[in-house]
Amino acid sequence: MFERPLNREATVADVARRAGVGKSTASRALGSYGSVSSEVRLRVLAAAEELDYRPNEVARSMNTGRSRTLGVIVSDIENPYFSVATRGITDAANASRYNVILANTSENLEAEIHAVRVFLDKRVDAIIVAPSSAYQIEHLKAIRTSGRPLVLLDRKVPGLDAVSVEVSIAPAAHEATSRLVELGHTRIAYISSLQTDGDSFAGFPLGISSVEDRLHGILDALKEAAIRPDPELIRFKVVTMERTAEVIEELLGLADPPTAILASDSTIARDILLALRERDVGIPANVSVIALDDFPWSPLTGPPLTVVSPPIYEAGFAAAVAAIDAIEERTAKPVALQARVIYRNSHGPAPTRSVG
Amino acid sequence: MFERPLNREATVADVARRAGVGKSTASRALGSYGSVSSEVRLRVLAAAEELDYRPNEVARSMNTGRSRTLGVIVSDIENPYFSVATRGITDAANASRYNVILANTSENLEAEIHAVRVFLDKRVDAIIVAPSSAYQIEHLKAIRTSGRPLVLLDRKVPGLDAVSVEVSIAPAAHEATSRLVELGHTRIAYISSLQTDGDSFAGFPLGISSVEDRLHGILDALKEAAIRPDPELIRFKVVTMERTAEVIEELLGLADPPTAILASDSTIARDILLALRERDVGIPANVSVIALDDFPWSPLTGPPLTVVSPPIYEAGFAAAVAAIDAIEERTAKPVALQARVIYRNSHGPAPTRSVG
DNA sequence: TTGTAGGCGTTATCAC
DNA sequence: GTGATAACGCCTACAA
Repeated sequence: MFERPLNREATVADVARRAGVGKSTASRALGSYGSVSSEVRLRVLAAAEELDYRPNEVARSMNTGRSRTLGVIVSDIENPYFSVATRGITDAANASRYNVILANTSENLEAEIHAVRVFLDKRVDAIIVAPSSAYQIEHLKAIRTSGRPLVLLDRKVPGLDAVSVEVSIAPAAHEATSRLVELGHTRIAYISSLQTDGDSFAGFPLGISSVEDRLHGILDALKEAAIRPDPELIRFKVVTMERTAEVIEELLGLADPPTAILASDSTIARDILLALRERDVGIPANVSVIALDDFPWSPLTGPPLTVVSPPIYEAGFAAAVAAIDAIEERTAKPVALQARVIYRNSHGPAPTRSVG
Repeated sequence: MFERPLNREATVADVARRAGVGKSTASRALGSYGSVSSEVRLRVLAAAEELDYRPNEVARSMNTGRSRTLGVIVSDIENPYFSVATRGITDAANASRYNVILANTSENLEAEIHAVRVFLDKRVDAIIVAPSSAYQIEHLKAIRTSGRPLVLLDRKVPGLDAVSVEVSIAPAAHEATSRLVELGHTRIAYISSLQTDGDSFAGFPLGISSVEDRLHGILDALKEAAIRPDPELIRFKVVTMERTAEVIEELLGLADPPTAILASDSTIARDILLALRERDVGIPANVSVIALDDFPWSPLTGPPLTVVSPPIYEAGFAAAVAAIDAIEERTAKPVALQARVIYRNSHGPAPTRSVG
């Protein structure tokens, strides 16, 4: 059924022969560089048309060393955060006639290292990655030593020669937290899927900028309200639905349980909502929920979710623009992206406590 | 900042020189084919290690004619349907050491044609596409004449030499419709984003299998219940949020408005829910809603959405497996995929009519 | 088992 | 303005 027919594709040599010119002349006419007499150009173009000539991009890449391809490494394209960012990346890439090659890592460092190696072997022109670790970065350094631009999506890694496209979440996270405090909440939990590694500060991890950013926003708001943050309420490495359910169970079982929960991303938010619903915990009657991430269905959850909405599409777009600018040796101007709070109905006044 | 260093990557020739052997011997040792004495193999491998040699996949592609790359063309990676399918594709591709290159078309035929051309120029080994039209298929035929396998995701196109990975929706659509009928619904609307073109049957388009499939399930169920389908309640080409709102407005304004609405996919479902909520139409009190598609947030909408859930990840996975089997000239066994109904709370008894 | 000599299709160099 | 000719890095006869 799928036997490969032997009719070879036409090459420059074929076109040249048919047009009665030399190979290099044909190549010049087709590639529109160097100088060709307009008469010859027309003849070559006509021959190409007749033979249905299409340049072999692989051969072209081999010779130029460029592939017009961007390698994109995300943890999971199913996650709306990354699918939206990827759409931004492909749209920007497309506009500059670049292509996008995709790899999922499932937040697995080994997979990320592998993806980098494969992309480098395939001679992508640049790599855009949302790195899973801020500490194991030899493979990322290898990208730079190979001479290719590296763009970090959403996370900044210190000591790495790379462009970072960051969305500032802190101000919006601060605003959302302050709003909760205004509504009487003093026990505010934060649940994150982040795989922490490396140093920590007052029990909280440090190093991956987007986390610091979210946390700083939250902690600053608490500090301003003279609320001492309780390490018990800050949970990292919550990666599965089961783990989320456990954490919710633990939090609700606390002597002084949280009255509000902040979710680091949309997947965590979903699992939290699921766990709360299973336990018939009223939202926002018993506990307020705010997601520090947005997704297409957030207006339609029950109840409609209050979110901190980061401009992810724009971040992806900017990342690809930065990558392409670097490839083509233009100096890019960094864009400043800010998340904003969208108030809906999943947050409300803190419930009055049964025990004073 | 991004100056390209001049330290060339090591090539087979470099490795050969360092190991003190010929180019082809080194090549054999590295590629583990042909015969090499184990002593020489070790020497070559050591040299490669020392030089940090990595094969140039572009050069390899150039003379094998294969790129170990799958081209994937979807309308929008932001759509959970396609992001989940793409995850399935990349997972299957990865397992066989293939890569995935991605293009979005926004349901635009021109963009699809362009993507096919670019992928062919880049010498992908196969193309997986959810085609936007069942009639304009010259570009798809070009894939086959180029000698590359073509796999159609979710849609079957008659007269095209391609493998189709289909999910049978009809039985589940039939079941869901019958359930609505049991609950007293006789006015059941179907809203689809599909860009119809070509022939139609009794006012309904034909040719794109997945649509036929959904429609047949619905129409058969109505027929069994002796309910005459009303063309007024079947709407195609509903592609924007604004258009969805208009259609909802029109439907609700009908003399005999629908008491249940079937949404063809999750995006339409979202827009329908949004439009109904804006008009304060109670779900399912005033109108039942069922989506003929699933997505991660369906259990958490307000109210939790009753859906026809197709195994999309599996469909994507199967599509990539089929593509790779065809590339490697294995005969693939087609997989039968079935959607199933997940009953939740967005459907209920038909409201009693004010006017008999 | 090993090495030499092409060839893949393009772009780049340099005489003419 | 044009056309041989040589790269790019790999694989693969074929010969030794």
